[in-house]
Amino acid sequence: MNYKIKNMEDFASVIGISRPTVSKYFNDPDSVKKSTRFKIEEALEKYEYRPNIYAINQNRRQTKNIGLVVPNLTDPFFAGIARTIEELIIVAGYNPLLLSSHGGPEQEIANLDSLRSIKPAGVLLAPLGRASDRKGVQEFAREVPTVLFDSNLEGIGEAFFGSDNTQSIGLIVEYLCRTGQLPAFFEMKNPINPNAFKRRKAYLLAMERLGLEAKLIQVDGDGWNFEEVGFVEGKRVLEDGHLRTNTLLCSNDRLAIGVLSAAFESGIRVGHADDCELRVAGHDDHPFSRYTSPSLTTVSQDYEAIGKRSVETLMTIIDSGKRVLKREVKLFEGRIIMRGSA
Amino acid sequence: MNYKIKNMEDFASVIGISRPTVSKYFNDPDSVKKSTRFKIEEALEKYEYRPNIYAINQNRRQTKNIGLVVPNLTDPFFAGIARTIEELIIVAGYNPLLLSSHGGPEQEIANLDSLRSIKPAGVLLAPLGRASDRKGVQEFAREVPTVLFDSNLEGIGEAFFGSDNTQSIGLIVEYLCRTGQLPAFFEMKNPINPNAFKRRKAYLLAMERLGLEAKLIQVDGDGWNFEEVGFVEGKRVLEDGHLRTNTLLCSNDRLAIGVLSAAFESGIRVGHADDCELRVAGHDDHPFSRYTSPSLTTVSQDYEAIGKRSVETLMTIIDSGKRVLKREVKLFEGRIIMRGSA
DNA sequence: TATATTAATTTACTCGCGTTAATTTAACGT
DNA sequence: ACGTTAAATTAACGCGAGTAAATTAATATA
Repeated sequence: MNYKIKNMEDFASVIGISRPTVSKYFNDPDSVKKSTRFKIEEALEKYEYRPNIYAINQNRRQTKNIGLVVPNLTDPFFAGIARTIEELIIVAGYNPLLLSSHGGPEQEIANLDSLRSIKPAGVLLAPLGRASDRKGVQEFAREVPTVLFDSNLEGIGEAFFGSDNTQSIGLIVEYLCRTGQLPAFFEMKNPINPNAFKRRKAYLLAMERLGLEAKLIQVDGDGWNFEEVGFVEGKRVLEDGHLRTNTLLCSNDRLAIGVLSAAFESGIRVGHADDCELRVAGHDDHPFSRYTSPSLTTVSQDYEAIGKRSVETLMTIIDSGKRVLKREVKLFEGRIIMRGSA
Repeated sequence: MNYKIKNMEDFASVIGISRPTVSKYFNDPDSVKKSTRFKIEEALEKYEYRPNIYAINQNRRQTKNIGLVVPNLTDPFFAGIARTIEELIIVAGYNPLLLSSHGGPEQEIANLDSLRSIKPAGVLLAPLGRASDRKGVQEFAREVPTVLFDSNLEGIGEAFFGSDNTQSIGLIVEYLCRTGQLPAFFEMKNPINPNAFKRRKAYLLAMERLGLEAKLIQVDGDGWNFEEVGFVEGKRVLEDGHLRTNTLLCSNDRLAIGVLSAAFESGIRVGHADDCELRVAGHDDHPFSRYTSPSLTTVSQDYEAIGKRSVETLMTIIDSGKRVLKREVKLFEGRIIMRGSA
């Protein structure tokens, strides 16, 4: 074992077989005779050799790379999803490449560009949504098999899997209406995060369906610092006295976390108990929503299912080598998470 | 522009210059005459061509890749640092490759392994710390220039930049002692996160220096779900009545967030006001610590400086082509962030 | 057992670019 | 106009594999 193995040639020769056979082995261990497979694996333990990744992909029709792009890794919600999907990609025998768009469309396109040069077999993209550079994404999706998740860009990509905001918001609206005063919808006037508009519409629809009066509280603020917006604007809203209800449904948990913080500082007791003056609910079941004070009532998205289905679909497309005939769209239902805040 | 450009050869020929010149351009735009540089860049806009990334790296001495490994991307604290450092790497003209060890030493080694095959020019590693597979990391660091940050592995890598836990914990201990009852140190018995032991020692040292009696509250629990541990064990500690002080200094903000949540549920008022029964402080200035109820008093690490210094050092090593003579270690001071909880 | 099939392996060529040495061409200063 | 230097070109090789086509070995069929 004093012999230093530099490449597949060397490796093959110490075993006593030809390089292409070794190459075949690495692309599919079952494609070689059992006896040679055994010999290779034996040598593999003895000599520790790994094919050069650049050389591998140089002349290959398809790489084993899968791009995974999320809007913002700094958001624990997306960090969690990314982690789940990463795992699924690995299990499927592919190599995930995780990129974050940091909340901006330029970065999103830059990510796709850098994925392009990596020639991925496919891409799982959670787009920014409304903020996305639609044309840019579309162009990319035409070049490489792309499955969207979390947020839909109508007509782009091979499929979309996400949450049924109408159902999930409907669920919590119904719950709030049934158990107390009518919920006002707390959101940013110009939200840049995915699904925000969908949720607004879902809220309006739900209230209409129940024959109740909707009320939107649309606050200023931009960027992704939702907690800050929830805090600053929440405080303003809570203190100016114009609020005609004691129930706030926030567009997402991060806003709700800010609102809870504002309520606390203003000395307003939050919860569904009799001695409370305010109810606050969110959406997403953010990792921290369990630990707010009080803990946040929210609705969780079925990210196990969304991730699983997205990966499966992409794999099918990759394996078949064909694009999909009909773009599939499936929305998964949310589940209400009853906690202390509402 | 009907002509489809496949490779550098094609691209060079449509401009009317030779391929090696184009190659030179891509490796350093200033290494070619101004006029030809202009011609190339003109064509670049017109024809959109990008060198094949695999071919580029195939036969190059050094890639432009920099590995960036953090313990756990799901932890917003590390997500934030990663984002900062990523940016610095890009500005330096390199290509960051972000990987998360998901809290486990096997994954950490797997990450280094996968970086190896990418042949990075250098690596910035925030190791798991005590949990790390020391030998594995050391072996890697001998092969590729590696700078450690956040958590030190004695003697491994070209340099280490992190926070001065002794100073930062000392700061908050002194503050707490000066403004109220003596702080007990709330931590996990067997913490797996980096720096936990350093902080325990720092606490003991600080109390000793002040001539005061230290008290460690070491709770059960494992894994990275610190909020949960803080919540469950915090509740137990708060309710069993053995606590002889009203002040808890938590080993990190995530534990503190859990404790705050427990205190709220137990109806214990937290803060430094007269009507409060408990003070809680943390460490790290976690992104959410501003929005807890009450907002969390903590100490922030200087991650701008740590990131900047780490990247600079790595770049110097890469540019010089030599390893460092003497392993540099520099600890940056923390800053106390006074908020509502203590 | 000879022959037809099929599976496994090898031969030979390809991929796109880095790199180097030897020339050729262009730019610059006197 | 000439020598000098800088820049670009030509030509060739190398990198570490993938892959199609050809050959050889194994297996099945008659």
